[in-house]
Amino acid sequence: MARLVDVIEEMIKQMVDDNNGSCTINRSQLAERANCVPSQVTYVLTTRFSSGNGYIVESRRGGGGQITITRAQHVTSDDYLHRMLESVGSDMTQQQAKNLLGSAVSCGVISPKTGALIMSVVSDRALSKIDPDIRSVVRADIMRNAILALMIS
Amino acid sequence: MARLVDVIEEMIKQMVDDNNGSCTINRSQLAERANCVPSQVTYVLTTRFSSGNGYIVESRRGGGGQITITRAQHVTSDDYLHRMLESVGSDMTQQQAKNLLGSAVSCGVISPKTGALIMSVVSDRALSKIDPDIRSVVRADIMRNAILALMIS
DNA sequence: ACAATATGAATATCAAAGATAGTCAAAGTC
DNA sequence: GACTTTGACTATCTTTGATATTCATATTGT
Repeated sequence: MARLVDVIEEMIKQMVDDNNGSCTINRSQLAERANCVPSQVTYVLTTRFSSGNGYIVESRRGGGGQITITRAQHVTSDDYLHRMLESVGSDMTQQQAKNLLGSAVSCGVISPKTGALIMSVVSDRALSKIDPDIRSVVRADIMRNAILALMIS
Repeated sequence: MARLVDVIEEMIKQMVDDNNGSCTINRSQLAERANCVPSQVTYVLTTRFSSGNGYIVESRRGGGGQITITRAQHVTSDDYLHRMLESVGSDMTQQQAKNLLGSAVSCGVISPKTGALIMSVVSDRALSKIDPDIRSVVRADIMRNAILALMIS
């Protein structure tokens, strides 16, 4: 008796594979196909398709709403980014971010401009309204998403 | 299942493109062509053709009333970024961010890569650990910082 | 003829209804 | 105890329609 999470995970991965690394779904429809409640799909997406797993998930609510799942490609030229991604732990201080980006810039993996851009969005200033207790955790989330975006585009 | 907003947005952009960056429409007629109520056109104009998106919309009521949509000539991209910055309110939804960045990309003010990068760091995914009550506010903070970084570098 | 008013023809506004997806906590399972 | 499943509630985006506002023009009163 396969678990629902596994069934749904497989369905999504199949669609991603069948469609050049990216697929767009309708949450309710997929839930119906899998015979479960819609929030179950959300659960699978957060536990199996997180940025830590190398996926980017985008969604949109409202009429015609949808969810798009994209797999980041790890080709050899992205090796540095890949290691960079893995080096992002569960949390990250502003200084750690600065070091990480500084290295990437000096290696020529990302441009100084891109480095400055990412630094600005993970700065304490940009994140000032976030509870300090979780700020470093959020910073790590943002950083992982940024690296993934660099890998994909 | 195409969304009405997307259909109308496309129709207007087509007309603007076909007519040297500016077009004049009759709201009721366009609504009829798109098979929707007139206020739907107004909705599209406010959500997709705001000044932050690089458009100027002028209208006149009464007999012979009409709406003119003009794509702003961004004298410099610094200028465009400035307007962009001003259009970021105290809070911003994911969809609003997407519209804003999409416009900037199509205007050539930022590259698709940069657009994707910024989108990823302000996505609901990246910000999932932030209390939903303040998420949109933090998103606006990050977006402003990103735009500022673009203006500087 | 002139000013004031009425009429009709547009667009703007706003709130309600509809359509999705997200959140969270409780219950279930292994 | 950690992971999964469920469902009620929330948030966001779209669509619709009733009402308000504005503008051009026709009509009316003097």
